[in-house]
Amino acid sequence: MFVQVALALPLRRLFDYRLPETQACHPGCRVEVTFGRQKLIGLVVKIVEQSAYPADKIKPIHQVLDEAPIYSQQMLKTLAWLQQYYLCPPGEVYVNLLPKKLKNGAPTQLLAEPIWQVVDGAKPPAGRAYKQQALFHLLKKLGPTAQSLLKEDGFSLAQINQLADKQLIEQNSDFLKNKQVEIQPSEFELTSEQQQVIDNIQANENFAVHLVQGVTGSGKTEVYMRLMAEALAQNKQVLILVPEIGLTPQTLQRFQQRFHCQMSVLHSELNDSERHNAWLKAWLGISRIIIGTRSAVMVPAAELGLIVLDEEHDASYKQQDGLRYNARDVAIKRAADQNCPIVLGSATPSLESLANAKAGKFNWLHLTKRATAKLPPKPQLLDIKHQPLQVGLAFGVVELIEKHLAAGQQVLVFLNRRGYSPALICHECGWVAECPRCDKHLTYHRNTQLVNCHHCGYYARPPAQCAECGSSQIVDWGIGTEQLEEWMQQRFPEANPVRIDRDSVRRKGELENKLNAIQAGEHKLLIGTQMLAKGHHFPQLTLTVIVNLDNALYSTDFRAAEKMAQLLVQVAGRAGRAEKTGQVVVQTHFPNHNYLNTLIEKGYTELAQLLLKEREDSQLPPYQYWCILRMEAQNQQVVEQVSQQVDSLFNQYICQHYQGVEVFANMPAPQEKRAGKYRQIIIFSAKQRSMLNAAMNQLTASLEQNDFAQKVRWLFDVDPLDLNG
DNA sequence: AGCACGCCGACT
DNA sequence: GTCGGCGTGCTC
Repeated sequence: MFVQVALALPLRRLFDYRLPETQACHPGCRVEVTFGRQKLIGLVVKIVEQSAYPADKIKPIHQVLDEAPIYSQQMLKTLAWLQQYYLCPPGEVYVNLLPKKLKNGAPTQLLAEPIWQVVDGAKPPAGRAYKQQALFHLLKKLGPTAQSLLKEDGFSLAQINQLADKQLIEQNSDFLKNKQVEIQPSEFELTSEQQQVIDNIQANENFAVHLVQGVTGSGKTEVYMRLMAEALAQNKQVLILVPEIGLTPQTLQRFQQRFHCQMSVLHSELNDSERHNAWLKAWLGISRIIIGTRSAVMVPAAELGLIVLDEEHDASYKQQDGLRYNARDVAIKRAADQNCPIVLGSATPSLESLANAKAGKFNWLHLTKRATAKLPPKPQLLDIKHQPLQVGLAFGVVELIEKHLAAGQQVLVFLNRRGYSPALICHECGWVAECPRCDKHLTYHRNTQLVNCHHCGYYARPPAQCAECGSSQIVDWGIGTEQLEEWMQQRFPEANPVRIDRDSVRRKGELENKLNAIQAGEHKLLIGTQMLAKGHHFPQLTLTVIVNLDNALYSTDFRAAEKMAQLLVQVAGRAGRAEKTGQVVVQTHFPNHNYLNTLIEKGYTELAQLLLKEREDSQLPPYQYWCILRMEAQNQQVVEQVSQQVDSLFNQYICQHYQGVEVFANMPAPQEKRAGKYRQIIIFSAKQRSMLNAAMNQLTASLEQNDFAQKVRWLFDVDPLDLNG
């Protein structure tokens, strides 16, 4: 008997080892094996009677690390699908999805972690220790809570320890064994619309994909919680997926107050021990609720009874390196394999999901009314053709900002370009300073006094002279958030402008601090990029200015219009969520553009129908499935030559066996030269997903055997969201 | 991915 | 004469 082991290597095959005589070994167990002259940890995928490998070269398993499999038969099936669908090496799914400690061979045991509870009869701490007071009250409300969760709630170890020193809180070591869920009653009454959606979803407890399209503020979270309560009451685990962890602290506290039970929170900012415990608690069935970003989708919670995936259109569900999976699609597959319902929520569903909903594959449900606030304001288009602009703003817009600030309200100015100015150009000859590794223009950042490439991270001192003509007349061109902020500081100092972008909130906790300060009204004027569009809501905000959306109207990226519409709806949803009405102003050179007018006059769904029609007419996704083969090498000629060879290999030997699969394009990657390497992509397309996948599996097998393919690094991007990466 | 082997340039 | 650069090749 032999075991086939997946190892964390970029090799698309399993490795055969001899079954140990003394130890039991099952599929799904981790094993330690000798590989060449190194020792590696892998996962047993299969046990077979015969091996195709020469018997004398097969080594024995060095050690079996798990008595019981880490992955159930069912999980192994889902993982096999994942590997085959995304055309990646087996180690990528079987080994690399495990938390690091397990990958390194740690036992499947929880690391000690304190569970805190309020001491019976203790009084809240006196004095100015506000955080400690907040922690005390929260803990009193929640009952016994794991330390890691309190940290997710925004409390530091110091605050916890100080309360413990004052003997106001104590550890409860028995709580880990407690898998009970205590469900608190909701403080909200459901609207009839919410009730209908819930009834509709609960009518079928088997696998089904429910697409809940609800306007911002329509109470999607309350719908999720009612569904969760039902699943938890039936002793099931619940998986909640969110795009970014910035959203969770508030949502998490709502969940904690509603559901008194163990929870796992999984995201990229955890350290190895935290991730290890969160993963194991889900695996052991201790955590009844698992909240996480993309990577949480494959956590093997055995008793999974419901998956909720919020903001389903969000691009961060797609991993852009290594195993390029889309957590939305994987979540649907998991729900299918687990035979449980999955709820996709969004105010602005992706065109992919809308196409599925229209085709009847998804159950399409709507929440059209806002539960509390007024409907989002209708954006106004402001024609800026021939208008003089100051830092990109029309005169009337600056006046409008002034008016809202004077009324003591908050204003958000949205600009999707960070840095001081997006380009440095030579005043004499028009030369543009470019990144030496990417051929992309460099953005000037004034606070660091450096030019920075936003594609590869390259940075340097700004050029003193033009590289073409030697002139020292280098001028900056265009407006970034940094410059906008500087100008606003001058113009509206009393509004205490604050900038929120990737540069200004680089350090951990900085975003949260700034958001809190905004909530508290310390800043009246907010300047931000994409970051500010998501999730957060500002009750005092009454004016939102969108400086520029025009690039999206005439972009080479066929998804640009879709993304623009989603962004505009989200940004508009930020304004006037409480009692105040909001105003949204969009500056544009194309006030008559069909996309903008359809979106504003008829709404997102109408525009989506229009965009879907266009996609269908030009045979683009979602009406055509795409798979990109991406190749990379140090040498430009090599990649080009290899891509030609792959192209003809496919056209000569493969395509005739797979009907409708064709090469859609074979071209240099949009950023052909990036970080010093040359990249080429081949886009394969087909009407049928299964046909495309079969053809790509065949191509993979051929590439594995062909010498020419070894000259480049190659990998697949299945269902790509863009051509970059 | 590692880690070997292997074949050519600047150093004690 | 050796140390070390990274080009190829192999791993059950």
